[in-house]
Amino acid sequence: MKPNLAEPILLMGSDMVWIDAGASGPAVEDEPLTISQMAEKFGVTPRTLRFYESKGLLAPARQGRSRIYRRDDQHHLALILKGRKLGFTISEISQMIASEHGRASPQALKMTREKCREQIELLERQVRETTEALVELRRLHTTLSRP
Amino acid sequence: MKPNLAEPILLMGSDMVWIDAGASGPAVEDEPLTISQMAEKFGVTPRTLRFYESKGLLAPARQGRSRIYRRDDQHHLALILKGRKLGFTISEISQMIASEHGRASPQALKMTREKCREQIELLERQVRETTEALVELRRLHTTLSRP
DNA sequence: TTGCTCCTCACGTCACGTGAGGTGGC
DNA sequence: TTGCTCCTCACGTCACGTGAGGTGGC
Repeated sequence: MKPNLAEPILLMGSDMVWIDAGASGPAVEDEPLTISQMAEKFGVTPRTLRFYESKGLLAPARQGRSRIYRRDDQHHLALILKGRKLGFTISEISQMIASEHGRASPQALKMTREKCREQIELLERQVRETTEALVELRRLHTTLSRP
Repeated sequence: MKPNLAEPILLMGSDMVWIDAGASGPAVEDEPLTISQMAEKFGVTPRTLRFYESKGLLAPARQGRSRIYRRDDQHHLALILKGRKLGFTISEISQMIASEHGRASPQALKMTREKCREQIELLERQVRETTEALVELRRLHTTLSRP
């Protein structure tokens, strides 16, 4: 069920990048899940699921007042968590999902290649700065290591 | 005016690490500075200086109602910003400065070697995760690069 | 009736950003 | 009087954490 990359590239002029959830997350099941089951399965808290819903990123059905998460919701959450791992904000993920409105249920995060490049530069800067900090901390730790 | 490392090591059993501000920041001057001068000099906003003061990290004198930042305040801010660059939180920096209470004005951030090691592990994890994200983003960007 | 899971407010956290409205000295 | 810089609230942002108080079904 991976997105068909060939066709959209032709349609969109190859200026878009699709990110699917890959096999990084847990296997999606047909069994509908309660909020606590869903949370445990994906390694988040129930609060996180309610928060994503309040931001319009999830829209699980209800059984009475309780939320129930089906296949599509699970795919959807996998996509959101993928976006978070790649360092995008909630509102960026929201836009990347929204630009997939051509489909019934989004199967990928869609972004411009320009946006992708910007994100790469952002993360590269983070790695540089954190690595510099590490160099200094390691130096402090080891040079003062022997009494 | 670097801290004397030899004596404290003997006193404290060598289980402490000192971090001085080094030469990373701007040169400290004798001229007292206004808040906007101080902010510009260190590349932060006036709001940041007021925030640090509200957290007890800075305590500039007043000229009327206006804050004035002297030598010690400048050294102090350099230390705080050093701590931030190394990825410590405000409250951690606050503790590291507080444990320097033996001195009139703190000239270094003091921490246990254990704490230093924990910080190294934290930053190492960050670098690992961000690097993984970068690998994926670069792959997406380049494989979809040719129309 | 007791537990369990679910729910909805709603305030707290972190490190500031961002006006709103007011004061002092050239 | 106008500008400029300073000030103090105090709410906003980001991605949730953390109770508080209440409901439904075994």
